[in-house]
Amino acid sequence: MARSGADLALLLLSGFRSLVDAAMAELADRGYDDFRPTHEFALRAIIAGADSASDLGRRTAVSKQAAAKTIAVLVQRGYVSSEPDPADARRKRLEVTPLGLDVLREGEAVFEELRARWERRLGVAELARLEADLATLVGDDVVRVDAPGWAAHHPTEEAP
Amino acid sequence: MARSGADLALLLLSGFRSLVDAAMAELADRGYDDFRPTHEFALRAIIAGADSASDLGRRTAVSKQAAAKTIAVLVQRGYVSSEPDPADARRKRLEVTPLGLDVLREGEAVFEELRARWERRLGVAELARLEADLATLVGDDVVRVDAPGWAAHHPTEEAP
DNA sequence: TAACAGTAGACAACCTCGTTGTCCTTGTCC
DNA sequence: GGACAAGGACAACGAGGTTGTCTACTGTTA
Repeated sequence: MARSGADLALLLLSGFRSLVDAAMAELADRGYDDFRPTHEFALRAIIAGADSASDLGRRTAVSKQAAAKTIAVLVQRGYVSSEPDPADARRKRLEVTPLGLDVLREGEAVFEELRARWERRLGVAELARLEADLATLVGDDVVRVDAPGWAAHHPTEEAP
Repeated sequence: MARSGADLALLLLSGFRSLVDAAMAELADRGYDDFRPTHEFALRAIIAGADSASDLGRRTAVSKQAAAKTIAVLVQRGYVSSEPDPADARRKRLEVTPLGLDVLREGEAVFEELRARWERRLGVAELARLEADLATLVGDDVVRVDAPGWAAHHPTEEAP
């Protein structure tokens, strides 16, 4: 097949995009409008223990200001609550609300469904193999999202 | 291994990013500073026949204004020339300059080298298999980049 | 205990890449 | 000719980041 290196990159990108676009669309259908991957990962990070803006920034490899902006959105939509920390007046403690847990659960289900779809097309063993290979190549630091802008996607059409 | 669907997405993203980041860094080392994937793909599209801004926009699934901006950069750096079309006064004909061809060639080499590195780590057959699987999943419309913002990446550190 | 360095958060300005919306010029087709 | 489409330029704006600066609080240290 002799694909080129650039094609390989494109392949990876396309895979990611098709997964994420589908997930976002499905979530929108379920009523969680305009929910971005960034939000999902922020929620995850908060659950995992990032209970302040600065902390979230560190964990998601982003400036604390950027994290604060994300948090502002999540709070405004009711996915996260932010109350002053009684023990440290500088901080505001972040907590994921029940609604936040809902959207996270739904998101998980959506991704699972998408993965299952791929599994049907490729076979269980083959998909597992693909994942294992990718993990080998990428190393195990997949957790770091580390890519400002990676979630930007504003599907629109020009001049209908 | 039982990875989740979201992890799969992350895996794909990480793969893409690690490839592209490395490629950009290497190109910068070779003297093509601040060359973005967008530029690479714009050049490719122009070579492939997109000889006007609107045309480029259509081919790269981006508004003609965005395409025009990209072109402005490419022209300013000497990678693309833009002359009025004698046959149609509305158009400006785009052409990739020798310098543009250079950078494209270099880019190709860099990606090839990166792919070879992965090949060494995974084995020739296994990488081919991975590519084939991805191609199956993604379909054959990989050509469409179709992701505004997908190339945004501004590596920076907060407060050293 | 008083000074001081570091952390949290807020605000403002700015960048990049993309988007609309609008306008003008030029071709094309009936 | 006249309606309409297409190409391009300009301006305004939005999303998601960044830096820089400022204030309030904490914990440590002399």
